[in-house]
Amino acid sequence: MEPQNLQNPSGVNDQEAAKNGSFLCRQSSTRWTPTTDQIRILKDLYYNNGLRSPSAEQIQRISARLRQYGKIEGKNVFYWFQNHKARERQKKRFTCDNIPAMQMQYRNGFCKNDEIYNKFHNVNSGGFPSSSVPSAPGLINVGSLGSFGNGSFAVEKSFRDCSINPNQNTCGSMGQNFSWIEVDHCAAAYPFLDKKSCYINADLQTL
Amino acid sequence: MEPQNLQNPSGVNDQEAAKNGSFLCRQSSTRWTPTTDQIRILKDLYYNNGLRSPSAEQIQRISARLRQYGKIEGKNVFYWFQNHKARERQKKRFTCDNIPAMQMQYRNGFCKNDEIYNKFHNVNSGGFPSSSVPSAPGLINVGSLGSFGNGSFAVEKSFRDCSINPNQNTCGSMGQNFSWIEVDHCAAAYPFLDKKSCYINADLQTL
DNA sequence: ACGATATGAATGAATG
DNA sequence: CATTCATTCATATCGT
Repeated sequence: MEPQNLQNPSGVNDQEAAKNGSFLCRQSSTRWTPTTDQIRILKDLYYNNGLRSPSAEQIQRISARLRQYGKIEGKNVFYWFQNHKARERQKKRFTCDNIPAMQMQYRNGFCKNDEIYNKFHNVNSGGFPSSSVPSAPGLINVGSLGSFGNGSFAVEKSFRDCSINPNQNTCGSMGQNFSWIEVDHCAAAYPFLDKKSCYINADLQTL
Repeated sequence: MEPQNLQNPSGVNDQEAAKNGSFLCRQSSTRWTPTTDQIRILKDLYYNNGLRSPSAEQIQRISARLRQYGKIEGKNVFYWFQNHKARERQKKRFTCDNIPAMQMQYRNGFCKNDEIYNKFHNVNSGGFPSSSVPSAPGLINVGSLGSFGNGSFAVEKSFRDCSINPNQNTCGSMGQNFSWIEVDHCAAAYPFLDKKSCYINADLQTL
């Protein structure tokens, strides 16, 4: 559950209470505090409609629509989608890819931290914070993902992260890095930190 | 092989006691409670190796490594570094806030009540983030507080410029207008969102 | 048992 | 798009 919910179980007008209640003259949290309804809708757009990077126009519409549930601006919607997507990917990066040795196991399938997977299983196996995925009903929404309007949506990215890009992850990123040559300052005590050593101790579990 | 075995070697508090007492095998308390060994290593990485913001890859390795001392996930490592750094910075802020001389060093972060955060306020109605103006050249990286390997606290970032560049709308994906052929709303689940997607059936009850 | 504090977790808002 | 920072929420831990 999101903090917001716990914060205000009644789930109505979260921010108003928070702000007005205490200090009036405090500029305090300029920060947008989404209401539960807003969150619900945003997640629905994200998960059930595959919306990832809404266009400016879409953002306008969304924020306009969400405004009936509480104060909100376009930038809030914009950031929400950006953050949500970024964190979903980050979650994967911490678990699935990046380590060549690990990537192998996911070559032919999607990793179980995939959004789609999570959506229906609501699991978070050793990964990053699973933003509480809205309990999705049993139905698969894949159909709708593909048929979404302008087709510019980034639904296709769902599985991308689990695929491997060897040259990118292995040493591409460190091409001009000195790690290969010099001894990294962290490497001595913590060889597992060093990229190079990953080829040696490839197995994370048995390190 | 069994990573978990050493969970609580020294019988130190940790989470066992808490759990066992009430429910048997309660799936631990949701919240990661680092073992002393894990803490020790994390701190060593932090203080003795100057690691502050481990990359995704490093996080994977670290967590894999620490797993032999107890249950741990990538996100735990991630958050640990985030929090540790943030709180160190925060503490420093409080400590030095009064000392004028010191303030020179940490220019950003003090007096954050300023309006530098309100750069969006005079943007157009929709309120999209206009990409900020790049930084004023900043400043010095005053003597690092520590002699840590990687150069320490890169002293915050450069000034966040408060100036705004209204006509600029280069926020990443928003840079270009996706002026799709304007069809028009056909009231789908989110008519306000899309102009033409009619074939989406959303399971959102409330809209 | 309670209140304070330390710290894990989450997320809005940026930045480059 | 990856990363970082600030702030806030939630809970574990500890002293009284």
